[in-house]
Amino acid sequence: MSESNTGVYLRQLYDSLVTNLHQELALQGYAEITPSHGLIFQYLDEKGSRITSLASLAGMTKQSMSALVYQLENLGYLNRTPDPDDGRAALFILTPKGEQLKKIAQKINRSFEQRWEEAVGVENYSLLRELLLKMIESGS
Amino acid sequence: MSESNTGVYLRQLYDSLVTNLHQELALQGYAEITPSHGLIFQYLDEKGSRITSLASLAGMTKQSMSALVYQLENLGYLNRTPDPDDGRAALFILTPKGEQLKKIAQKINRSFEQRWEEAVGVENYSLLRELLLKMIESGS
DNA sequence: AATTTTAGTCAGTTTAACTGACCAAAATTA
DNA sequence: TAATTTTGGTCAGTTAAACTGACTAAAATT
Repeated sequence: MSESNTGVYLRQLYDSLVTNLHQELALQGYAEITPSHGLIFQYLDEKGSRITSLASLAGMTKQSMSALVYQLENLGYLNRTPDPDDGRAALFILTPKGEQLKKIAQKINRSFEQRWEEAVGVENYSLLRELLLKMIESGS
Repeated sequence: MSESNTGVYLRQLYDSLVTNLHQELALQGYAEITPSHGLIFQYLDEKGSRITSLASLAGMTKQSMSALVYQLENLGYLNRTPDPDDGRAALFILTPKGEQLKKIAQKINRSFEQRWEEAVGVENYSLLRELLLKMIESGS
């Protein structure tokens, strides 16, 4: 029921960004990375994150986040270490391979966004981002 | 890997719209309607649509679209009639119940969007929609 | 008339979410 | 300090929504 025009626009643009990213990643040998892994790269703290905190940031259950994290760990993008301050918890950080992937993904997205920026002009694009942010803030 | 800032904005806004819509729909007795049904309401032609054409508009397989259409038919939102011009095909149109749902959904989304409009101002909101459209068009 | 394409279904699979039940460590309370 | 509750995480099973492959029958093409 995406019946709002603006909603359709938002979805269409977001889809094209994600599709582009994963097409490019696949070309560069990262076919194993799926859209749902993205949230982890987005929210992972430099100093290490717990599954629970990632789950809550990403708005999903800890079980689901646990599965995602496990996949990235097994693929060599994440490193798990026990939390020194809490015997129940584990901390995850990016491996060098993970850092590299993050950089590549950012590069791909930046160059994709550049097309958008060119389509509307630099000024307008920066304004657009401000407006989107205001809209997000209006709902909290 | 939603590593573009703008991408994060787009997703966040779209998610909030969809979440709001289905929360409101559920309150009004339409809990059986899921986000994936939305594409059908969006693309369904006044004069009737075929599964194949809906599938291609929505960018999914005919098998998947067939399942969605079957659900809405069973729930009484869609009517299936044989295509008079093609013995293989069926045409789907909204039932009165389907029309009503569509109207309700539009209303819910319009009032949700109004908050966005208020957050940035009418002028800006209209500009924003223009910019988004230009960005979409830049990718085709 | 024979062949190929198209509309749609059936059957089975995959992915990414979910819930519920559980364990062990930590924090809180009596 | 002992007992209880909360918290971090896993295991097991389920669900939703997509997918592929194989198929039928009607239509279009050769």
